[in-house]
Amino acid sequence: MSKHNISLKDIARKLGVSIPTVSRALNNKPDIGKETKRKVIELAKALNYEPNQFAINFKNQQSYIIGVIIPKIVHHFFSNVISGIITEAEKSGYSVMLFQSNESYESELKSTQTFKRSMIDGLIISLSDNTHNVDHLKNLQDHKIPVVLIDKVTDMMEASKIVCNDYKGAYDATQHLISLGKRNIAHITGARKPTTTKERYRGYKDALIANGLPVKEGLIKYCDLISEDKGYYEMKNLISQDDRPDGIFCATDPTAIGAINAIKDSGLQIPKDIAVIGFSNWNMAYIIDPPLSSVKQPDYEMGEKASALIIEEIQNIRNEQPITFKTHVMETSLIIRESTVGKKDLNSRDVLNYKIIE
Amino acid sequence: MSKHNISLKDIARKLGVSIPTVSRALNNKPDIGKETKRKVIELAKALNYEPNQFAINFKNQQSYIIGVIIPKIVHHFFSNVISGIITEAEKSGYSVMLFQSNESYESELKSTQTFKRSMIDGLIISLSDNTHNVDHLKNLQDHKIPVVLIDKVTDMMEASKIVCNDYKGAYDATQHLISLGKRNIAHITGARKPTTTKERYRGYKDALIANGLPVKEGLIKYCDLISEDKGYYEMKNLISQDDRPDGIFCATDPTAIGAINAIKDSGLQIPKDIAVIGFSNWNMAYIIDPPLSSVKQPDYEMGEKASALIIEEIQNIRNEQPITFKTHVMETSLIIRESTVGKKDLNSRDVLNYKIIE
DNA sequence: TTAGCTTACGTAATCGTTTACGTAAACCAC
DNA sequence: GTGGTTTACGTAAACGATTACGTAAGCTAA
Repeated sequence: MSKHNISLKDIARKLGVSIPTVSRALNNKPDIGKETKRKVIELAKALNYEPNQFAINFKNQQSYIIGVIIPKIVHHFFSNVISGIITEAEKSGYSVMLFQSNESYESELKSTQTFKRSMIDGLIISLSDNTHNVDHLKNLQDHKIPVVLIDKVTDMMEASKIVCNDYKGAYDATQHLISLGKRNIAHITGARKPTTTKERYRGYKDALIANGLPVKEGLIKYCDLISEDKGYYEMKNLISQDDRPDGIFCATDPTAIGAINAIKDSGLQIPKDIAVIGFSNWNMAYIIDPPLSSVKQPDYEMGEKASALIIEEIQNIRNEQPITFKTHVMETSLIIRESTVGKKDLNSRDVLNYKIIE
Repeated sequence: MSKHNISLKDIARKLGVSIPTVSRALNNKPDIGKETKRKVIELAKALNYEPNQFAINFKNQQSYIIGVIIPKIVHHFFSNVISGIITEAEKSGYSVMLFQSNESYESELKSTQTFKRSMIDGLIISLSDNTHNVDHLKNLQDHKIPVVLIDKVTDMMEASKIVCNDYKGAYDATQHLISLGKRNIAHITGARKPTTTKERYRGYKDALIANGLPVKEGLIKYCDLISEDKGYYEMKNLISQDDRPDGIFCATDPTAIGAINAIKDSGLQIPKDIAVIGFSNWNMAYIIDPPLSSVKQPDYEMGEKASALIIEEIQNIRNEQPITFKTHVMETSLIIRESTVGKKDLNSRDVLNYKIIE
């Protein structure tokens, strides 16, 4: 029923002019008569003409689409990153195509295949924990499609990177526990591969060393799978050890929440017996009892920055300008709640409230 | 440095054949000599030929892109819906383009403009709370772009719809409270416009009536903004009333969590004095103390279904087959935790565990 | 042998738009 | 009036692929 979409050809025929004339009139190009222009614009409006973007994108070999691959959408940190990416992209008229790798290298690879169907102008990616090879990303760069790495980055390729200062965030969190008088501080890390985990581990260690405290292997637990269960399990182990910790820094909030439950179930007090601090400030952090201190990452802002950067690179490539890779390190902030300082020391009784340092 | 992408023309020239011959060889078309085909395929592989999707999409006027507009990405329900949509779309080779309206009608409108740049084959949308007009969606349908409504739907247009049985979920939740002996049950609703809120309200009312209980206006509170703060505030109000409720059904988990905190702060016991049940089973539900009973929506499955449905409609339109609009109603399930039945009545001491009814 | 068929190509058109280039008409100046 | 410039168009080509159609060469059967 619906007649075919009208094209420049239709307008040209009805007006008895050529197609380029119509194009010139509608695109504010020179070499067009005043009266002709008026008539074309008028008819275009009357016919409700809309340019065929397939044709335009084809002509320009440009899609105005940014691809985004992240490990998991249902994730407090990443969903905020995506939100920032989309909001910023929209400002420049770009749309965002979303894929999730589910922490699988194969799935990540498959995504790069799928979106070849709908060409993207650039890619923002947070590597899966299992990605051991980035040829698929280098391949994109070879095809002049810029790649920006975010959060989970790699040294296996040259590209712009957006990371947060995991090292300093971890250092601050550990220092916070030390400042509270804790001397035997444990650490639960995340998966071993990601740079983020390694940096947090390094920050933890350096803070201990800077304060003249020993780094004890027995107080460090590895969690490849990030979950409350794993945090609960490892905390139980730590509690039953001879050398019981008096504080713990967890590389993620879910494991910290598991740790809190383990401590409570063991009849110990938080933070008096064991203080707990997490990382990423998930929205569950202030729901748990006691509310969990955590390190807040600038998730949304990291997304914004990544978006702005990829668009800049896309345009540089179009203009045949040389690309220089940049690395942006964004700062974290410490959010202190009752799991480290106790109720009486917080100057607000509102559980929803929190205090931000620096 | 990087030479231009190679095309059929390049292969044709090097082999001294015509372009269509190359096309036929690579696409398993008839009318091609065995030996010629071999040579073409060989050279294509050697040159690392990849078809230009801009050209193909232009020719077919098809993008293999599904647009998705949802109110908010950082949201437990919606991020699961998106996850389902993407996973299912990928199976059919479709990619997903994501927009968020932030519950703003204007933003929703703007998104439909933005993605005109990168043509989508179909749209899955969950309406913003403030959308009072769906002309922008009808416009898409007029351009033969199918639209599937999900969760927050409307009667203002004809289209396929995916909803969950909010009515029955709310009815079951209320019935659950009644079965526990509660007789004075309050309700906190969400924004007034969305069909979901209205259905939950209706389910609550009908359950009361079916059990011969009165529907009291004084026990029903309206929350346009869904937040813990608002839930906390309204619960405080309810507690200070003469006619104090002994149970409450909240249309969302965040308000339920606010309610729990209000009850605890008032020195009352959960569920003995007041039992609490929420809706949507956010991941924070089992973190709160006591763990919150809730109604689980089939979020991921709703996304999967929506994806399958939109792809079906896209293909029907391509094949010029008549489209019939379908409405899928998907069932919720009751998740019972300590905020309604108390610790001793649950047959597991593991706070992470839960029991599913039906 | 010749009509008729099959095989394996090439030619031309098409999708809708943009851009490079050519040119007739109008205008101006010397 | 002739040469040069400007204005306002039209023509042609291009982006990369697909498809309808035409056809020469080779083969088969009467």
